[in-house]
Amino acid sequence: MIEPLDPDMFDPMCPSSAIPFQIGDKWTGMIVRCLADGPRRFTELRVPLRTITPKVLTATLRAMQRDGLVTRTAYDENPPRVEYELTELGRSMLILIDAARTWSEQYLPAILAARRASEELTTFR
Amino acid sequence: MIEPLDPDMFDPMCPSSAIPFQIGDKWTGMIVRCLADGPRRFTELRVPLRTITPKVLTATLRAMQRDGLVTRTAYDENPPRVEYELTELGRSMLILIDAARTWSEQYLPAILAARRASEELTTFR
DNA sequence: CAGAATCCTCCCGGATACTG
DNA sequence: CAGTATCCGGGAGGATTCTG
Repeated sequence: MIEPLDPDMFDPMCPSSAIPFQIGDKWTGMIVRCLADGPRRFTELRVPLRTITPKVLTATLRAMQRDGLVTRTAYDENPPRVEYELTELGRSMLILIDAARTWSEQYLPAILAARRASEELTTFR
Repeated sequence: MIEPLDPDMFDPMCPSSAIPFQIGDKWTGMIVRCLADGPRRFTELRVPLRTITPKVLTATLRAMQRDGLVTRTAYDENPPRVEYELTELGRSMLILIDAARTWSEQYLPAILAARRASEELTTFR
């Protein structure tokens, strides 16, 4: 039994516009990370992604499925249960994402500082 | 004297929608790579970026400057000369970009294959 | 629970033309 | 050469509502 996803999973990086890189579109990278520990259900994914709408989550998952990053398994139960799981290809992105996270942890403060500094230049003038 | 930029620098990755990750916005990653070997001029950057318009190139460079990724040096000459150069912070992104390129070289074929495969499913039905 | 359907908005990025 | 100044369209993504 894997642990439930932390609702605040993406809070630390939440000034997301401050981060100079993304994996794929807006959500793909975060979804890959959510699936790192094992398969997850649709609603389960919505928790840490917080502001994502079902429409966009569906669309993103479909695209990832199309590209061979995740598999979709629907169990014939009631209420319905659907699980998404990383493929090998999807798992291979994890190292990339980790590299990005490490970089971000290291350098994000510098970026924010540079941004604040250039902001002050335009403010006092 | 550093070598001129190859106009076809980004041709191999040109089905860009097929690539599941980006660095920052559409152009930032490519610009960082263009500056890897040393400072470049505005017009010089336009060569490998090909379809970028001056407005967008300016906007992207300004944003990168604001975030401390590049420096802008204007020489008081006629005709004017301006050079863009990576900061240390900007250079630190190179390893990340290289990791992304390596990943892409390795797995892009698999993604395209998966995409083609799922396309055939919807076509013949 | 896991979506589908519909409508809508914002804004990124392009096209074009002009200039110190 | 290195940009500005306008204008503009498309498409990603959000809000809302409904359903097997």
